[in-house]
Amino acid sequence: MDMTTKLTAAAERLFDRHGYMATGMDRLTEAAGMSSRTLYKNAGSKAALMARVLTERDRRFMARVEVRTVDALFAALEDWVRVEGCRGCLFLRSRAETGGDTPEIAEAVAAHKEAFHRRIGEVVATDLGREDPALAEQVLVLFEGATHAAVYRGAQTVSAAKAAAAILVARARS
Amino acid sequence: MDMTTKLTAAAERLFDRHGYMATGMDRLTEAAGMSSRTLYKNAGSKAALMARVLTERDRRFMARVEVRTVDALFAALEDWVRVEGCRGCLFLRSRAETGGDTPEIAEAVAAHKEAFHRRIGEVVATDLGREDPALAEQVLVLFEGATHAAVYRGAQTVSAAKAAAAILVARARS
DNA sequence: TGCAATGTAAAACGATCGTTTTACATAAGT
DNA sequence: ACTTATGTAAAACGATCGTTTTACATTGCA
Repeated sequence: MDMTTKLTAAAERLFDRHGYMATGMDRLTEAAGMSSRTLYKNAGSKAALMARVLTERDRRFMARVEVRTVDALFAALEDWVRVEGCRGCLFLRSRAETGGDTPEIAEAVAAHKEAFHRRIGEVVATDLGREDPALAEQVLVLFEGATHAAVYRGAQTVSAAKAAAAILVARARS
Repeated sequence: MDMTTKLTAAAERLFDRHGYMATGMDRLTEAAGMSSRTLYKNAGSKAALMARVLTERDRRFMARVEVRTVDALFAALEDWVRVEGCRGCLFLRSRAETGGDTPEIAEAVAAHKEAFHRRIGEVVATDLGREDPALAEQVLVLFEGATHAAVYRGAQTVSAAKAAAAILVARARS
């Protein structure tokens, strides 16, 4: 495991658990097991590190939602929260924490959310056999809602969203 | 307008727009138009101020969702985002920013989310004529999802959630 | 008139922030 | 054997953090 991977993984963990602003660089160097000199040589800055964390997380997330049905989409979310926990969307949280004023972060978030939105549209279209932007928007809302409600309601929100989506898709099909 | 009200209002605005951690006390004193001495005499600490902001916001929010139907619930959310904007849920954001490690904040968030969950259950029960916890969970997910998806998709997510909820309620009724 | 109360302005507190630098060790490549 | 790369440990940078304090002004009530 090279230094880049180790650093990115440690940073994602700390930023996700304690927040971006609340995580100091000293804690980061300790968790990554490297000196601050090496850290900065590798990451450039704290904001750039966060941007890289988000890009890597986007890669991992988007790989998990490469599915053909809406049902599989929420099954993927069930897996995701089982593996990653329920702390809300790190992308939206990063943007909110920085007020959208850190360009590198804001861009990574925008890119992810655009890709996510496009993917939902594709999944709905594949599942339904035709495009349905209105249904796609509802599925997106359910997905986002399950993610955030899970913070205080637990993983049951994902099955609730899955069931709701199934009803909406069935209705759109007939 | 007394000092307490002015301070709480200014704090809510800054915390909401720029984040809790990113907002310094100097910016707060300037926005509230008072010296730091008066501010601390009034608020005690930054965390206590945030807790007060959340309590006040809970009061304002809960007053807006004193409704009898699921449809009116999402109409209330439409009003809310028109007035307050789309920056996600300040309660979840505060908790995430502090990693849940600030008791005063964590408690205010927990209290709000519990009250919110109970209210959704009441609205669904009133609208449906009977309790339906599963439907209530779905409505909660749609509400939370509309709130957070609106950050990058705009207020249209609220009408999408409203339409989806109407379908789910109609189905539960028959 | 004089005493509290309540406010401001501003300096100071120690701590911590993100970042850079200095000084030194190790290991690989020619 | 000498250079280059890559790392550590630790001090230092100036800035900013949340908070307290000092010194002084204003106001309302006895």
